[in-house]
Amino acid sequence: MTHTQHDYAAAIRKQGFRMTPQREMILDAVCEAGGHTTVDEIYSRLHARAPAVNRSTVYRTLEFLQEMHLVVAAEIGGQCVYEIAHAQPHHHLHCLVCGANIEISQEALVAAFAAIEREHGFAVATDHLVLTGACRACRETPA
Amino acid sequence: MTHTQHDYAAAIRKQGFRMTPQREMILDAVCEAGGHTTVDEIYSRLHARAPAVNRSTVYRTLEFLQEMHLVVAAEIGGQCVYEIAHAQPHHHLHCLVCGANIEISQEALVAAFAAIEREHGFAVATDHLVLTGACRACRETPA
DNA sequence: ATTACTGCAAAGGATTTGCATGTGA
DNA sequence: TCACATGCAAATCCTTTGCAGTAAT
Repeated sequence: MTHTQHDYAAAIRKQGFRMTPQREMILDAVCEAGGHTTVDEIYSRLHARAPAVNRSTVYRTLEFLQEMHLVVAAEIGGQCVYEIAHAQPHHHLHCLVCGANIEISQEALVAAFAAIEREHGFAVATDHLVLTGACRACRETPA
Repeated sequence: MTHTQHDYAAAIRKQGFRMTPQREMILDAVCEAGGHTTVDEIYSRLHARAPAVNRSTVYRTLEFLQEMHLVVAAEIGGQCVYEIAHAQPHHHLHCLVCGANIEISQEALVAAFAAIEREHGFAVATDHLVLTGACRACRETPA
C-alpha cells in the first residue's frame, strides 16, 4: 500500500517538478517508519527494495521534499530526523529509556508559549519540538 | 580574571583527573562567551591566546568537561553549542531574526510539563531546551 | 524535445583515533 | 614516578557537489 490519499505526485507537479520512482520510494519509506526516521533508516529500507538507489539521492530528495513541504526535519540528540509533514504543528515526547516516540498536539504547550510571550515579548515559533524524558510504561516498570 | 569562584580545578581533581592549562583556558573561553558557544568560537579564542593548542584537544576537553558536569551541550539549528553548567535547569529563546539568545528559567515551562505528565504519564526531563522564534526587538522593528 | 533528476565518484568538512611525547600530582 | 593529557597526523564519518547520462513531462 502506498500513500495515495495525499497524492504527493500532484503536489510535486503542481510546483513544477517531477515525480520519480525514487521520490515515491523515499516518501513510502518515511511513511512506513511511522514517526521519526533517520537518513540511514530510509536508505536501508530503500536499498533493500532498490539496491541501485544512491545515498546522495536520499539526501537530495529529503531536502527537496522539505522544500515541497511534504516532509519536515527535526533534531533528536544531535541526529537529524524526518517525518511526513502534518497539517497542524505538533510535538514529540521521546522516551530515553525505551526509545518510544509519542506525538502530542500543540495545545499542551500553547499556554506556556503564551506565558513566554507575555513575560519576554518573545514569539515562539517552534512547531516541532522534541521533549525527552520517561514514558508511562518505563516509569511503572522500574529497571 | 578567571572563573575561580567555582574552583573547577578542585571539582576535576576530586573525580581523580588533572587540571591542565588547556582545560583551564577552555573553561575560560566558555565562560567568557557568556551564553552558548561553538567549538569554532572556543578554538578561535584559545588559538589567539595559545596558538599551539590543538583542535582535537578542544573536542576531547569539551567531552571531558561534560562528563565532569562542568559544561553542558545543546543543539541550535544543527549546531552543537556549549555552556557552563548551571545549578538549575533553564532554557533558551533563540531569535531567528537577530540571533539573540535569551535565557529563561524553568518556571515558564513547569506548568506545561506538569500538564504533559497529567495527560500522557510522561515525565519530561528536558533541562536545556531551545525555543526558536522572534524576540521583542525584532517584532517591533519590521524589516 | 526539454530540462529535471539520478548515479557515480570525488571533494569537503567536521570529528575521532593511535601513538609518541610531555606533564601534573 | 607514572598514569593522565596533549599534539600531531592520519583515519573516519557524514554530507555535498560536478558532471555526464537517463527519464519524466
